[in-house]
Amino acid sequence: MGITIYDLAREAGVGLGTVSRCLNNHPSVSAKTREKVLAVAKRLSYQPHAHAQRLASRKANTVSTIIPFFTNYFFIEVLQGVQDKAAELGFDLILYGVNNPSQAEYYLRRSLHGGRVDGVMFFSMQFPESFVLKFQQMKLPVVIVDSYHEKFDSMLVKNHEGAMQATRHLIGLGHRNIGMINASLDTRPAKERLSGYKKALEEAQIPFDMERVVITSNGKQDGFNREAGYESMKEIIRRSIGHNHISAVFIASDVQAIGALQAARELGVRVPEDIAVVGFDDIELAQHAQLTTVRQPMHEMGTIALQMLVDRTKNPDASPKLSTFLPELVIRQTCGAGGKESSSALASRDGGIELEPSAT
Amino acid sequence: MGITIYDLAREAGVGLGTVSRCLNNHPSVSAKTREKVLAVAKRLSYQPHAHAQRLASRKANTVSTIIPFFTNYFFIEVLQGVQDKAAELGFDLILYGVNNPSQAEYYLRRSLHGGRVDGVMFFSMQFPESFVLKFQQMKLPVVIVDSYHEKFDSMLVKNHEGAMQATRHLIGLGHRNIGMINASLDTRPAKERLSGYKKALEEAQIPFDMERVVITSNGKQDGFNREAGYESMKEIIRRSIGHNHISAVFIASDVQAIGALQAARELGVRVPEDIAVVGFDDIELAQHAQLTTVRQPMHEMGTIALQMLVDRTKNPDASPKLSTFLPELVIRQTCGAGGKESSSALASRDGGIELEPSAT
DNA sequence: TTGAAAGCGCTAACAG
DNA sequence: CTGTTAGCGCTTTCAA
Repeated sequence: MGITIYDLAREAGVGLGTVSRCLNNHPSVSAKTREKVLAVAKRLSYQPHAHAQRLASRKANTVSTIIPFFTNYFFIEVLQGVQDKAAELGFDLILYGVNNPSQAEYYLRRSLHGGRVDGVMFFSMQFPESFVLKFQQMKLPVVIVDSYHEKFDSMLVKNHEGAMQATRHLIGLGHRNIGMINASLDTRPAKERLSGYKKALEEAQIPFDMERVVITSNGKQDGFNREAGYESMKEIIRRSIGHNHISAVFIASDVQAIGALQAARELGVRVPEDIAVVGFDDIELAQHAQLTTVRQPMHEMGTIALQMLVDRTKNPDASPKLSTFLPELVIRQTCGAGGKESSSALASRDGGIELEPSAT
Repeated sequence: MGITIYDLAREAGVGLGTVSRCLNNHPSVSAKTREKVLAVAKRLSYQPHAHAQRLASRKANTVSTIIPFFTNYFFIEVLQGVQDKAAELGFDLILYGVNNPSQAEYYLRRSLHGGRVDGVMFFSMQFPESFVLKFQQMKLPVVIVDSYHEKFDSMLVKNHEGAMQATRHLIGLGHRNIGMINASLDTRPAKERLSGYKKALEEAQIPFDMERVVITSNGKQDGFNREAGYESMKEIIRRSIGHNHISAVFIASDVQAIGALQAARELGVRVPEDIAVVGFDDIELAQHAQLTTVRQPMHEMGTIALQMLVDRTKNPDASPKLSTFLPELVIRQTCGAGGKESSSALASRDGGIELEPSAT
């Protein structure tokens, strides 16, 4: 079909190996030869055959991303970061969207296929135990984003701290009856955000009341979605009407908060006057909804995750790294503290904290 | 590194070719041999080396998608469809997100690389003329989604018709002063949606007034985004306050409509009482915002696009096909016609209309 | 510095 | 039905 290095070699009057060396700018070729070969390559508009390269070099230059697909805008923004970095480094990105756990395993297996990819990025799901040995044996790098496994590089956001900040902020604004809308406690973020919420209440000596936290996990979903937020807010408002008045809610994710805002609007409950709201994530929409929230540096998480993966390929035997991010409160209007628009919205990466949870 | 078919052959006591045949369930192997080989393969948990396969078979089993990255939820939903179909067919999806036109060309070039992919899916952008010959020469299939090029398979939504439906609906509701919020007229959808809007007015003998259409294209963006919708709505309301009262707007996309709704809310303008709103796309959010809109069958478009691409690989010399979709009005609340929730939301694919715009 | 040759792991054509 | 033999296009020793 296309032009091969044989053609180039013949045309340039040099050997096969020389052509290869020129193309990969290997040091040991004379400038003259290199130029000549490169000129020919350009003239014939040569394109290397990726699979042949990959077969011969045993490098795929490809990373697969296994993601609970598009459920949540959070992933899209992280993915954007991954994609940008991948482009910069010349990597290809294979997108595996999963709708249920068995699919995740299928894609894991697929990624394991010899030489298909240089590594796997696994998002927000519990990494299946049945695969850890396999990946270790194959020495195939794995980076787990927004979840954790001691045997692999992981990247986490300090949900507990973020939730504390959010709740403290509400407390600082004078609220004492603070509810929480959460997602399924089977997920790590939900668990941690709940604990941060509790902790902040405790600090302020406000008794924790399970009656004030509502979790709607509709069907097989984990609850991090708009509908769940919508329903939960209705429930919060219902409960609030009784004896148990609630003047503020901390909501475990922005998508849920968007739903919650909708519910409030429909019920004629004003935000922040009747009820103050703080979300979590800072997805693009949050800005527009003037949602006070806790910002996760999603784009940056994506770029760093890819970098971690690449680093790992170069250093397969180092012990697993844990990279953590400290989220940051972004104050907008729904909390009632009402900066027109905060610009100190940049979250910072945790400085030197690179734990090594276990030796490989 | 891993297990190869050599190992399987040795272990099973058969020849190389036989192993290959078993693995690819080629007809001519005895059931007995096949079983034996497959058993060994399973026992050694053999995984084929994708790149070797691809090199030898000259098939990549991979499709690249070149997308104006995540700017618009529309793409995500289409991509979801592509991804689902790809999974079904065992294809890998390479995701190339582009932020500017030169990047698109880079990825096009990259996709052209021998054997890397079986085809490319090019989204919503003008396919660069400088590449059409190259792709034709390489006989590398291209499917253009939400845009059009006579030399390649394309997939289009009938924007004109959709816009007519939207506008007619508003007219049917008694509105005569109907504005439009549009995006940059450099884009095909914007142009077509404008023409549909005009046409519907014309039908109803309402004079078209350019004063009633506002386009905000912020910077290099094409205007299909929330901010633009937000600004445009403010402008509409401003203009409406004068002599030129506007009681309804047709908005060229749902993301813009979301922004517009926001603007109305902030200015205390009630929707639909003070101003009725109809969008276009039916992204997931639309449902939640109770936005009356024109539904594009995004998921289905994705699956069909991938199918077209695969079909094309099997039939490279057929003339380019054009596949069109007829969008459908989904009536919710923002138009003031107020079904609680319409369930006739399914858009239908255009029946037999498969034009052949040019012979190859 | 360069050329030649040996694979990378697999498919597919060709004999048997 | 099955084994053998050539490649696929490239990288990478190993000599020269």
